Amino acid sequence: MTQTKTGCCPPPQVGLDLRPVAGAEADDELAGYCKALGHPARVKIVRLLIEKNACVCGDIVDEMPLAQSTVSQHLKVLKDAGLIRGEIDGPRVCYCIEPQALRRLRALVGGL
Amino acid sequence: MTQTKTGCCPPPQVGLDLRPVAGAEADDELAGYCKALGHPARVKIVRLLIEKNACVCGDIVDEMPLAQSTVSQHLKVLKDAGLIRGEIDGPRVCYCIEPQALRRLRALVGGL
DNA sequence: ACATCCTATCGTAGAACAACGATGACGCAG
DNA sequence: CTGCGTCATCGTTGTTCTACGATAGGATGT
Repeated sequence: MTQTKTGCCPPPQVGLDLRPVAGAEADDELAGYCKALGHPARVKIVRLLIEKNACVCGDIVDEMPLAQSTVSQHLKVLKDAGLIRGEIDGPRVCYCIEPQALRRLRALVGGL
Repeated sequence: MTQTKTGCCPPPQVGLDLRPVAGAEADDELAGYCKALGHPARVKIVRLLIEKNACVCGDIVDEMPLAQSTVSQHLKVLKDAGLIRGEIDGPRVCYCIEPQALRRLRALVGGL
């Protein structure tokens, strides 16, 4: 328990997703998620956000052997893919996982 | 039942995979699989191979709106990633899913 | 041996990616 | 208002991806 600085990450929000896990649309969806996760740095970022439950952008940069601008780009890729969310919290930005997207991804992979 | 031309795809082979689903190595592994699946055409190919259980390379080309050489490249990407296998069957090539890789992928995604 | 079919590979051109440093935008403390 | 810390964006460079046509390789059938 590392004092999880809650402050942005959303409520559980368990809304069942009834969309199909196969078909052309699902293919694009799965490919989109996979493309976003198709880089070790981004997988690591996702894991970091899951572990720490919440966010802290600057801390992510400290954990990665990459320049701040590069990390910021990876974060953008993940955000555009819908896998994470970023909320402005004063001078810094709080990133967190989008749980629905993660569930959806698991469903899509499970549907293979 | 489309007369699944069995001829290459391996036996079930259910060997439990005990490797960890987290850590730097797992990150690379997951990123590798995801990168391979990070294109709609390749997702579709994987699905085709699963549906038809087996293979038939030329038939894949017919199902895709892409040139033969392009499909062949996508197949190579999937094969290099370890997601599929190709066996020479007379004049043609028989592709099929690598079930262990698929299970491993599900485990890795589930481990997120 | 030869022609034929199926697939892989080569070569190429344009788009997208990955990484960085530099710069800009924004909120906050003084 | 000014300066500072935090993060995003810009501009650049080198690499990789995606797609195609053309060509080569290998097996089959005649």
